[in-house]
Amino acid sequence: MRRTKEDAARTREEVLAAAAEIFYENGVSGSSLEKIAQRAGVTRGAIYWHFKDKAEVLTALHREIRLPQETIVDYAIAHGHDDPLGLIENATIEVLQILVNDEHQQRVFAIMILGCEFTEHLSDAAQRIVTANAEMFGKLQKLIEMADERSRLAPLWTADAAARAIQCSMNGLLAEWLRSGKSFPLVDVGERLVRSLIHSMRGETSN
Amino acid sequence: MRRTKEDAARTREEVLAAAAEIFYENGVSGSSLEKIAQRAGVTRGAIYWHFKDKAEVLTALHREIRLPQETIVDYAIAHGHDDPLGLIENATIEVLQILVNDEHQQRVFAIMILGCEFTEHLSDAAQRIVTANAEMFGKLQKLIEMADERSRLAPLWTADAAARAIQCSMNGLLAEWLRSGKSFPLVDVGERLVRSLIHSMRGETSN
DNA sequence: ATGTTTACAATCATTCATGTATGTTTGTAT
DNA sequence: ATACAAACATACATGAATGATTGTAAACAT
Repeated sequence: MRRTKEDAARTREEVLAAAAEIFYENGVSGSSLEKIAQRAGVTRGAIYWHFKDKAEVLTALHREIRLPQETIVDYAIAHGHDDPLGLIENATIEVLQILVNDEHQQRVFAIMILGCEFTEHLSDAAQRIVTANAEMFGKLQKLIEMADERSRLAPLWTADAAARAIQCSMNGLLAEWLRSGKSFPLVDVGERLVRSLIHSMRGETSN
Repeated sequence: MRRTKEDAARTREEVLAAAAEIFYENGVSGSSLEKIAQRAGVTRGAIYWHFKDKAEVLTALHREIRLPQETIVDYAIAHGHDDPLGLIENATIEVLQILVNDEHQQRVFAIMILGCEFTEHLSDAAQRIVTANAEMFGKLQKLIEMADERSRLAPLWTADAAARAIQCSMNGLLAEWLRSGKSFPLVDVGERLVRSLIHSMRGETSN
């Protein structure tokens, strides 16, 4: 039996890791705490000691990762604001490259996108995704507005539509990639997609 | 009490309508047949008479609508194959316009994308989406390959990447639109997005 | 050395959805 | 008029997941 602080923290992590697996395999609602406990090698008692209920396990799991969206915006802010559109382009590609190498993020993200129900009265975790999405959109929009002031956006685009388009494309790209079992090269397709979009927004000639 | 054939078909429809509402509000797994029955003004007995179980209600609901993807491909095939890229562009826009005016399709689609868990051992309905997605991709790819043979694709693109990009963008657009509670003009953003992508694939100058 | 708290395990009661079985009413064919 | 089947409603039995309670061994403070 484990008693020390470190041991406790360890079982907590083991529970979370087990939860990620079980959620990924069966979906959130299809996973019982009993199954998670078994996978983690503990009883439900342990889980209930560390977490209030299943929802709290999910949010804890969710809190561990950074949403790609947040990462993109952070990257953009960290690297200054000259050429905002180029910044978005590079940030997006870089984030995709990082994500391809992080299996745990992929799994948690898959749980959120594919294995978790976005209902009307949203769960805590689902709510956070929605909020992060909205914030991401706002910041994207501002970046693009800055670009618009420097060098005019192509007439096809408004800052609003452009931000929306980038957000939708990237989220869709990720969702499809995960749903299809990573059946296509994420970075490759993503890179072409972003380059194409940003290029179009710049109003330059193609390619 | 209802006895005639038409009456029976009617309660069947009422059950499906109620199911759409309940599923939309609570997610599929969060909805009991009891709730659906109450909303429909019947008992669970009626539901079990018409359907085997909850999964069959879901697939029945699903069978009622055409996936936007299927519609796009159908449109493209129906309108011939000269200028395949332009075909894709027009078909996509038209499908979006239709979907904006069909609340029922929207709700069922929202259930599938947001309120239904895509797990490893997929449900019947989820499986159909995956299959339709794969077929859609194959047909899209062929269309684009045809375009590639006529007039070269822009060097940035391959037929594979292009098909993937369009599919991901459109699915992402729809998902975001539904998830955000239709908070932005779907057709407007979608039109810009598709035009931009197709334009880029044609290798023409922007706009 | 001892009391107390931590970190769980084990047990229990309750809820809730499901599936099934059976009852009941009404059309419909003969 | 009667028999049968369709179209449900009602009642029940079951199992699974949950949350709560209680038990307990080890760590830690005193």
